[in-house]
Amino acid sequence: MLKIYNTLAREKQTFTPIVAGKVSMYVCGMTVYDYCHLGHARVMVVFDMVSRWLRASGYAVTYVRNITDIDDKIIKRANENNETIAQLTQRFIDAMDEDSAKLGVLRPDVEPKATEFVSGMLTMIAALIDKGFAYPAANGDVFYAVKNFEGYGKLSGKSLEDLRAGERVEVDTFKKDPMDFVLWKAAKPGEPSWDSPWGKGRPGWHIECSAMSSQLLGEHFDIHGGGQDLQFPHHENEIAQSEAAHGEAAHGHDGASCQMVNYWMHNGFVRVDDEKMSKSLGNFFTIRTVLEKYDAEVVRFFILRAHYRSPLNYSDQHLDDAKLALTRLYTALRGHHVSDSMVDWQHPQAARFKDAMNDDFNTPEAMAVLFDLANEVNKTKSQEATGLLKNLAGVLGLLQRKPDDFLQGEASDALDVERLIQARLTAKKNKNFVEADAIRKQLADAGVVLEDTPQGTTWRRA
RNA sequence: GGCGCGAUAGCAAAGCGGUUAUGCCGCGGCCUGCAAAGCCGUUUAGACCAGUUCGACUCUGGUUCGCGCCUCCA
Repeated sequence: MLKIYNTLAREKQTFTPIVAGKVSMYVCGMTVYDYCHLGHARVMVVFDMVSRWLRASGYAVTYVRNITDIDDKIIKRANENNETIAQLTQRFIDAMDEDSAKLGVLRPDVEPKATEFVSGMLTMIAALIDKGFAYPAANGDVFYAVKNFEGYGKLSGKSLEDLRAGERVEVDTFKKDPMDFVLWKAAKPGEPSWDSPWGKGRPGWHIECSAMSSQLLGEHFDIHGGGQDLQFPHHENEIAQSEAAHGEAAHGHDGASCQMVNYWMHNGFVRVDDEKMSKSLGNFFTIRTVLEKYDAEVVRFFILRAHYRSPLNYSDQHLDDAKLALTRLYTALRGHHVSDSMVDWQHPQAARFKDAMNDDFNTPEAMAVLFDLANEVNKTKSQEATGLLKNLAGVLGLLQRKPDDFLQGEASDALDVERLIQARLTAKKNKNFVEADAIRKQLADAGVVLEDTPQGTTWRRA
């Protein structure tokens, strides 16, 4: 039985889908004005793993991950670059697709763009005004009246009083309450805009996700995910919007009668030197930068080797370590022909893997099972263990390449290596070990490690 | 200031009230012409102080330290 840590309840809860056998899941995706960094990689990989496990568990999953393609930063960046917003966003959507594909991330079922759902946002804002949860201000903006939603703060565990006490932002004079947030922004000259009952403008960030999730998954769905930093205010505001808009009562209700989401999942941050990796701190590494140096599967392995809620410290040393660990797994599979068969979940190791994954997606424990299986494969050459190793790893999106493709890489110089290996074998036959060792040294200097086995000599890159 | 999360061996990272986590590194051995890979064994743990318990890394309370959110952020 699957248990999920639900941020809303702050505890692990048994997962029960709204509709038996089906799971609806929405994850906040990227704002596309720049290349994705490792923090984005973690969200993509983590929720890819979640959707894979749900499917492996037999659920029919509808996975929606949105794309924010209209926002202040996008407008600003497009102006700086002298390109249109459409050009800019398409460029970075393409880059994101490239990066995520390399990381073994399967495409979500739906990837809605905010700009294609504006009419739904307008409908929702109108409903919120109608029900007394929002008000148009004199400057053309529309704000959400936070104090009218009694459940405000239930996800992030904050109270309005505490929030107001910690208020650091200059009070916007058009707001009735400093905590009110914008649903609709009046357009400034030269900005892209949509017509609305409140004048030309564009949607606020939070309303995008409320509108897209309800339109694609319904007013009540199973899982909503995202990075920990979205807990407040973004997800809190989504709840306030959706539950207020979809409930019938007006003033003072807490959303209990029209719950938006049953399980809220938040992944931990990627850090650098124990600090959050972020654009504002300037300490971020883009996915493509990292992939210049490290194999994408190593990066995926690195992400899944930690529990999704834990902080994950990025460093070259940790990536190097992940590479060695993954090398051990691929080395175990080398020389074996594994057919893609169904996993026998009765097998003790498979059962252990399943228990780990069902315990709030405990991938580190699941990985430990893979290493135990690798040990068994190395010891017994058991076909069963080998198949299990590959197929269980496949559930995590790992270990699906031919071992030599991983171990030897894109080998443009493979022929030279083979030639030198043959020369060394000849030398060995003639007991000319000085010559044999010289060849091995030559290859080692080129980053090629030789391994003599009873079946012959194999090689891999260091 | 308010709210929340965490502290495990050299590094990374899990489970568990009593029995080997796991990976990398180190050390010893087997294997090997020598290596590498692999196998076997092995050294390093549970921030600190109390309490509960026959027994605590695991539960409770406190202390210290670190991190995050409270502003755009994955």
